[in-house]
Amino acid sequence: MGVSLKDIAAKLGISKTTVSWVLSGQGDKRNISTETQERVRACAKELNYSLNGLARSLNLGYTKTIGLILPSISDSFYANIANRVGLVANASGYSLMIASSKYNADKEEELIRLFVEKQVDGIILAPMKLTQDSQEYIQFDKVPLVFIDRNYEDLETSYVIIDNKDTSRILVDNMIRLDGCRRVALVTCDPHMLTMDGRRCGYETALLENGIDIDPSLCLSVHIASYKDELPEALEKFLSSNDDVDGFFFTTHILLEETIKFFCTKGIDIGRYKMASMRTNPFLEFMVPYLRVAHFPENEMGKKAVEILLNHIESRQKGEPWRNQEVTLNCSFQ
Amino acid sequence: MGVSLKDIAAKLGISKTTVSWVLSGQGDKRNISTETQERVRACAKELNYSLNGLARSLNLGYTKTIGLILPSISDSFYANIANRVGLVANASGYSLMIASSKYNADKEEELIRLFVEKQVDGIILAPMKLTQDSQEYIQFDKVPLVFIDRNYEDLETSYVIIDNKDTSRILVDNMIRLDGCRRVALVTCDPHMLTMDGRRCGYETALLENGIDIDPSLCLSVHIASYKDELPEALEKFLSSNDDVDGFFFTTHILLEETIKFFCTKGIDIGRYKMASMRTNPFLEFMVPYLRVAHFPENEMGKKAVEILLNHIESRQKGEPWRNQEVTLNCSFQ
DNA sequence: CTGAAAGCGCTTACAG
DNA sequence: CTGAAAGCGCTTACAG
Repeated sequence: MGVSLKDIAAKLGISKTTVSWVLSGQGDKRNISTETQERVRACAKELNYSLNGLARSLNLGYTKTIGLILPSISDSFYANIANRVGLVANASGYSLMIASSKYNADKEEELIRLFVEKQVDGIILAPMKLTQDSQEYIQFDKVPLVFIDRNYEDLETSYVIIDNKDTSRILVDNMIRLDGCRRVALVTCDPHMLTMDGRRCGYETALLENGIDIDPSLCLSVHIASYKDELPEALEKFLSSNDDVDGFFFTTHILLEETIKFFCTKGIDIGRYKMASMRTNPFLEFMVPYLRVAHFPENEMGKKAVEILLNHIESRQKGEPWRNQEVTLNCSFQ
Repeated sequence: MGVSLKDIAAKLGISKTTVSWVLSGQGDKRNISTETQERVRACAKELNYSLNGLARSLNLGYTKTIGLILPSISDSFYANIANRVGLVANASGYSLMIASSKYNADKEEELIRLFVEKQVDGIILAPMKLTQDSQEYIQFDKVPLVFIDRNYEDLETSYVIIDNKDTSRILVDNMIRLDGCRRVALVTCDPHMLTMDGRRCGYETALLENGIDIDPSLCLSVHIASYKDELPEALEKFLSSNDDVDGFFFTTHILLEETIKFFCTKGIDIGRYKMASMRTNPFLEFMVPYLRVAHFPENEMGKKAVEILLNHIESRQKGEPWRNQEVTLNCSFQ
């Protein structure tokens, strides 16, 4: 239905070959007369010609497109990652296909398959699978892959992560040593997820290092899919049976936000507790009196993931060997 | 390099045609023997076959992919839109290509061209162009298009927007009539943008309807690209010369956020002013004493835009005529 | 200086 | 019941 090279060639009485060379900028290299080149370009413009990238990619074997699979796009952390990944990819001439796995491992697998079908040149993925079974996970050989935000020890892939355990250890350690906390509640979700497990682990390490026993009754865990409903109830119950709590450690910003909301709604003074959180809303810091935050390097994570992926893609296209890159970035404590 | 239909056909000693029919689920329809079908499927699995969507799309003339172009992906409003667009598209079997125009009209045009090259079946776009020159804008005939968040009167396209003027008029009217404001500051950015212009207009209408003169000195405008630097300075200057201000109307959530930050940093009591804002961070409502908010129906906007686009795409494929859909959704005042 | 031809990997109308 | 063949729109090695 559209205008193709053939139409231009026919109209000008020359071959498709010549037209293709001119339009792909190889006119001079192929010694095509300036006059012919001009005629081709004029005709392309006149017919409003637009290259069919499908045909081009089918021939060339690459699409200059990468895929990004995240649990969600609206969450501020992932939105920042997506934004940066898109910008960096674009700047290198790559387009971005994006999809949300909805925190669902099956959906994720389906999306990987779909992206492979669509012939993306590579995939960046915040993996949701719980198992580390590399055989089942993915056809590694089909497409270059970079994990972001999470990684599995047993899997041979490139990844860009932060050190969840050490970052949360530092936060909780500060609460204890600098803020004088002794009874710090752990507010977390989906503890089976690798990231959350690391953060719980850092919390416990900080306690133990400071000679404080781990008290399971200070742990409050909800489901990420329904935390808005669960958390207020859980907090209510928690507070009524733990009146000696002096601090809250949140393993993720959404739990901090929801808790602040709850406190405000209930008229509970938020200055009464020391708090620390993995990430935050940019200006909660200004409103919550005692809040320690670990800021995630989202921009750097996105950038690094794209860089690694493009390197992998390009060395693969050249037939060069590839070594996976394993990157752990630091959080800042402002 | 990959495994193709040909490889399966060769290995099984049958034709590509048969293989294609089986794998595309037309085996029974084509009366292919159950045994052959089984052999084909087994072989495909064994060779780890994956369909080449490029070839398929080239043949069929569609890609089952739509494009989304937004000024930014990290902004919470656009992130919510992107999230919903992706989910709804996915649920209908479409993939999503996304890109950020960086609030830049030239970049936007380049992206449209790129998406057309990549043969997306349709595009959803929050347009940045200032002119309404439809000829220059886009090749409307090349691809179905839906505008989101903004629209140009003169352009014949489908769009999904909110009523910026009336929504802001209601907010400011409430500030005056219910909160008793008489000196409401307008805090806005990039006033040449259609959305911002509508919101300014609503603000002025509310004032005039309540018999209040428009005072240009109460208007505070910054640039979206650099508001984080500009706004604090502008506010400082503004407050020092307008001590009778009793309310602030923010044309967008980012300005509200930045202002609250500024107030907190400066130790200014935020309870001193009445405020109203087009959108907000979800829990600022709990922390700011006098805040009226117009909540945007982001989910509905994203969903509606996809629905219209897919309808357009599908009626186009069937060769049916198409009428543009013009949708204006309502904000909620909670 | 320019072109005919093969090939990328599919789908499907047509033929037997 | 199955297959040979054309075609989607490009690119490029090969030929002249």
